[in-house]
Formats: sequence, structure tokens, C-alpha cells
Amino acid sequence: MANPSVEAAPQGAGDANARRDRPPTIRDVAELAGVATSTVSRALSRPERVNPRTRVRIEEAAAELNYIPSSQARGLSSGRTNAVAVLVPDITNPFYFDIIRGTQHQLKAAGVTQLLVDTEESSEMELDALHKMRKSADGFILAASRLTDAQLTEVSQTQPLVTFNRASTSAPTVMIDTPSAIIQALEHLASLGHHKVCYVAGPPTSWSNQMRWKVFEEDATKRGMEVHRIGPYAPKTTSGAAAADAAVRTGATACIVFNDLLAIGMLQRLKARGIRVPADMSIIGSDDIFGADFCNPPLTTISSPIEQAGRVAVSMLLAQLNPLPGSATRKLAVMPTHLTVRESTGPAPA
Amino acid sequence: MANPSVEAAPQGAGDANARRDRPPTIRDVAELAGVATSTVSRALSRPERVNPRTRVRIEEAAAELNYIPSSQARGLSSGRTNAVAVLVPDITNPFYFDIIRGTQHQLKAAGVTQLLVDTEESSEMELDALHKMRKSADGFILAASRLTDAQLTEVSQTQPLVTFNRASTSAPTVMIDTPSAIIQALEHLASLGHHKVCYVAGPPTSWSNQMRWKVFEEDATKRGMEVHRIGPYAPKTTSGAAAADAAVRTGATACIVFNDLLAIGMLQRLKARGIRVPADMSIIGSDDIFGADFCNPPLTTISSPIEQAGRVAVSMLLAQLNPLPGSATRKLAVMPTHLTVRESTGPAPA
DNA sequence: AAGCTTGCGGCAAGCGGTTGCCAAAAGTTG
DNA sequence: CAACTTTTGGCAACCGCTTGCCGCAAGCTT
Repeated sequence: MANPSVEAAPQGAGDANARRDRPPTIRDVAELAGVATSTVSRALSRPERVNPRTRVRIEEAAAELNYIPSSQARGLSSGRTNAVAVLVPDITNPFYFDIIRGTQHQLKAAGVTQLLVDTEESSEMELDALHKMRKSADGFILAASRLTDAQLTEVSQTQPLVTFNRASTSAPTVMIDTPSAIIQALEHLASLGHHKVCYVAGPPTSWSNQMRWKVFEEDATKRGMEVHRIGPYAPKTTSGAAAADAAVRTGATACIVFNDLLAIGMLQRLKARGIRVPADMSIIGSDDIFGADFCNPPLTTISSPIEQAGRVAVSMLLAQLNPLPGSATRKLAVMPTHLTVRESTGPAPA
Repeated sequence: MANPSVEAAPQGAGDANARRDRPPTIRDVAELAGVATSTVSRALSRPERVNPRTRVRIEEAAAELNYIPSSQARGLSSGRTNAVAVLVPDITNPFYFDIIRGTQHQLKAAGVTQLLVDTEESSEMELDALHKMRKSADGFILAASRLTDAQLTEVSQTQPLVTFNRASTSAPTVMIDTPSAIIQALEHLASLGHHKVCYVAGPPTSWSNQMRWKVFEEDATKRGMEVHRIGPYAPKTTSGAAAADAAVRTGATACIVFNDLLAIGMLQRLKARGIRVPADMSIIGSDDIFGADFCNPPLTTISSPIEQAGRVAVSMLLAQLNPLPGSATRKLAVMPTHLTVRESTGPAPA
């Protein structure tokens, strides 16, 4: 631009800004700007540390060369990777997609790379990932962690992390307000005249599963309902058939199901068996995943802003990584829930 | 293990393998094994280059220290990052979930990190990501790339990549056998007695959208059908309402829809308007995403092994990255498709 | 036994940045 | 204008690992 004649002779031997075959390094920029690499480095990462005039020169040089700092090298010397790992138990589960979406969004906004890991519902894989990636990520977001409290505590001492849907005394946490949700759901069922209710349990290692059951039992008992529990089931639609059959045998007229996947599976099975929902049995899912609104019948379910939860988790993690002097880091965020009533719940059969 | 007495005195001051506060480096391993760092490096990455006895010693030392090489450092010096970036136009779309799953799976199996990027349906963001990440990823998988042929060609000269669902002469590609699928779908409709068919178009920048329309028009015309086209629509359920209304106005009795998301949205709208599917109108989607089997009515759709496509894409990319002397790298993989007939298609209204 | 391979391991120079420390330059002050 | 403080920028030592090159020692050949 500034020197078209050079453009015209791109192969000039002594060309100062001759295109190297390799991408430009900080050294190229330094040379072009006539400063030392250290100055370039500072101009780019701590602009206030450098004279505005110099900075502008450097920025121009960088722009001209189309310079992009190597995150590898930066990571090596600074110890920071500018990446965050998000660990989910099952990438297959639409529920986690929402959270992944949230984290992805927020991380991207912060210019941080997301490293996605599927831990396959296994605490070993989770620990393993945590260990293996300790140098390649600045922090971790553990969605529905399968770790024990002790493991969690230990890990959180070494690496910055925030847990999602898994209470922890040691690490910041973002949670779904499950108790409130279950109570809302039971209230809804009670108002429809249901007396026999059944909790359809998910994975035993899931903390939120335990929570849900606990609140369910307490509150349903308090209401004088007959409470049943079946499970555990894998949180997949394919487990729904067995769950539906078992649920029917309990004699309950309404089920609160660990998650929507399972609930949708149950819906399918019930339909196949000719058991009408909600006329014969009401079903309440949890999570309001993609599909809950258009399955048949549309599923009454516990909704919460999962994607936003992902964003919040990222914010909390980033706050932990770059603590602002002023603000204390938040240790807990509870996401509100509400019951989205659709067509899978109705009056108890007479 | 080999020396329990040391175990018993973990705080011994002169302890050779005293726990450093920092994670062990290759130097620590070298020291413990009594060799040079270069030897450790080789023992770990090119085992045949080192004497079996030495190698064992090194491996033991590494295991004892719980050594994990820093991918950063490794990347810096070797130029390889052991990471692959997967670029999808919209992480929100369940279709891409399947492919992400596939790539994630296969990459993990190969010990490669997946870098997930949402390009937001924009070719600029795509180019940008491609550029910014050129040093942080060894290769790229471009799902449904929005780039022009020229851009694609240019990019593929600098970086190893494979495209998915986007033909390219310059880069290896894995494709869905769209023509066959569309023909199957039309055949299905023809056999049900439909004569007026409508293509509901997706994003104009989508190559597969163009392909689908092209084949649709050709084949439907050949069959003497009356062909309509509406759109473009954003490939989301929310666009389904407008699409449904427009489709009805065309007078067509059957629609082939760009993708399931849009199709499901149409289903909802048609139901709301009291237009029965399939009695009044038949709908065929594409992709067989999560939810297509349990929406109402269950969607007849074009299925293909998307997740497997993701795996294949990874294989092709890895083959490109580590070419085996023997085998030539495959330039094209076409994934088979079939029509999954469910309940959204039926005989043409009389 | 002398001369040659061959296998194995070490040396040291990077890879592309960051950063502590220091000196020169610039700005202040009396 | 000298003495002092504050900016500003350069030097150079890493960060942890890879790799080209070299030399030594053991195994072969004739």
C-alpha cells in the first residue's frame, strides 16, 4: 500500500518485507517497527506499558504483516494457555449441548478457546482428563461431575475450576434450583389430583439425581402422597421403555423423570403400549431439552436457562482466572427454574 | 514400589525424587533415568530409535514421576499441535451435533484434541478462524463450509483440511449422497400419488442446498411433476411457520424440506393451522436429526450416517497429516443415504 | 587385526514468545 | 542547570520439548 513499487516487484531480493514462506513471528514485527521483540510483546499484551507512538508503529507493523501471536509459544513462556476445558459426561446428550453452547459463546466472547471433552460418565476419565490437560487449559468447567467430594476438593486445589450442577464446597458452582423445581412439579401434580407419584431415577453417580430424589421424597411425603421410586436408568431415550413398563407397574398415576431424554423414551413406550398420556399417566421431564416441545405429546418439564448457566459458569471461571482487585469472586450461582406445562400432564385418572 | 523405604520417608530432604511443586518436566525424567533429555524425548516419541533397555528405564521414570509432556512445548518445537479444529456453521443445529460427536470420537481415539468453532454461518468468520488458528491446529474439518470455491482452494493450499458436505476439487471431501436421497424421496412421493411437489429451500450459501434443489428440479421435472420452490429460510424450527404457510399457498401436496429443523417447524405450524400431515400434506425432512423420530407426526426424512461421516472426515484428515507411504490418500468419501419413512408422508389427497 | 558399518545416546541450537532487570531518555523540581 | 523521578525500551534468560549432527562403542567383514 505505502509502497506500490515494491508490490510491483514482489521477488526483489533485498525486499525488506519480503514475504517469508513462514508466517510472521514477533521478530519480523519488531524488525519492521524498528524495536526489540520485547517491546512488541508488551505493546500487544500490556499496551499501557509502552509509549503510544511506539505502540501505534508496532500495531501498524503487525497489521501489515498480518501477524498473529502463536498461542503455543505464548503459553509456553507465560504459563497460560488461553484455553478452558469443558468436561461433560456425555456429549451425546442434548442437555449438554445447551451448556456447551453457553460456554462456547461466552468463551469465544472472551477470546478463549474451548476444549471439549467427553468423560463418558466415568469419574476415572474425568480425573484423567483433568490431569492430562492441566497444562493445556487454564481452567475447567465440570458439568455434572461424577467425582466424589474428596476428589473434587483435591482437584480444585490444583486447578481453577467451576462445577455445574454439582454442589461443591471447594469450588465455585453454578446450579439449577432443583428443589424449587421439584416442588413446583409436585404442586402441579397435586393440583391435578394425583396421589400416587413415582420418581424415575437417573444415574446413581449423578449428584443432581440424588438431590431430585431427596426433595421429591420429602415433599411428596409431606403432601401425603404415595411415593414410588424406580431406576436407576441410563439417561437415554432407549432406557425409556423399561422405565415406562416399571412405572406402570407401580400403579402411580404420575411420574417425575430424571431427565427429558428418559421421559421422551417413556412417552414413546407408553404410546406403543396404548397407555394414554396424560389421560392414564402424567409425565414430567426435566431440562426442557431440544425436542421437548415437539414430542408427542409435548412434554411438561422443568425448564431452566441452561445455556445461560453455561455462560455464567464461564464468567465465574474467568473471574477466578483474572481476579479483579475490587470484586470478590462469586462462589455460587443458582439458576432459576420453572415448570413448563405442556401436554404430558393432566388430571389424575378417576 | 521398588523401594518402599523411600515411600516411608516422603519428606527426606535429599530425596532424589523430591516432589517439586511444579509438574515434572522432561528434565526431571531424564535425571531420574540417568540419560539426556533428548533420549527421553526419543524414547517417548520414536521408541525404535532407542535401546529397549534404556527405553524401559525411561518409561519407568516417567511413570514414577507421573510425567505428561507439555503439548504446548511439544507444539512449539515440533510445529505440530496435535489438535484439529472443527468448524461448523451453527453449533445450535442438532445436525452438527452428530458430526461433532463423530469427529470428537475419532479424534479422541487418535489422541488428538478437538477445537470446536462456531462460524455463525458466515464465510468471514470461517476464513478468520482458519487464519487465526493456522498455528494452533494441525488441520481443519470444515462442515458445510460457506467459502467460495476460490477461497477453499486457496486455503487448502496452506493448511490440511477436509470438507464435509461441500464439494471441493482442492480438498478431500466427505459428502452425503444427496442426489440419490432426493431421488429416493421423489420416488416415494410419486408412488404415493403426489404430482405437485415443493422444495423448501435453506440458506442460499449452502452448497448442499443448491445440490438438493438442482437434483430435485431435474428429477421432479423428469417425472412430469409440477415443481415449486419456496425460500430461502433459515434452517431453524422458528422459520418453519413461514415456510409452512408459503408451502400451503403453492398448492403442492408434498414438500421436501432442506432439513429436519425446518421440517419440524413446519409440522408444528401445520398442526396449529389444522392442516393434517400427511392427510393434507406430506413432509419429508433431511438429516434424521435427534427428534425426528419422536416429533408429531414422526418425520419421514433422509437419513445418513452423519456421525460416521464425522469419523471418516477425521480419518481422511489424519491420513493427510501422517501420510502412510503405501496408501494414497482418499480424496472423496460419499456416505450412503436412505429414506427413513415414518408418518409424515402419505397418499396424496384425492 | 584393521577398517567399516550400525546403533545408540548426548550436545546444543532452536521453536516464538514473555518478563525481570537494567540503562537510557524524558520529564520534574528547586 | 543539576539532581532526581518516571517512562520507555532493550538485553537476555528462560518456558519444555524436538531434532540435526556428531561421536563413541560394539558388531562385521575381509
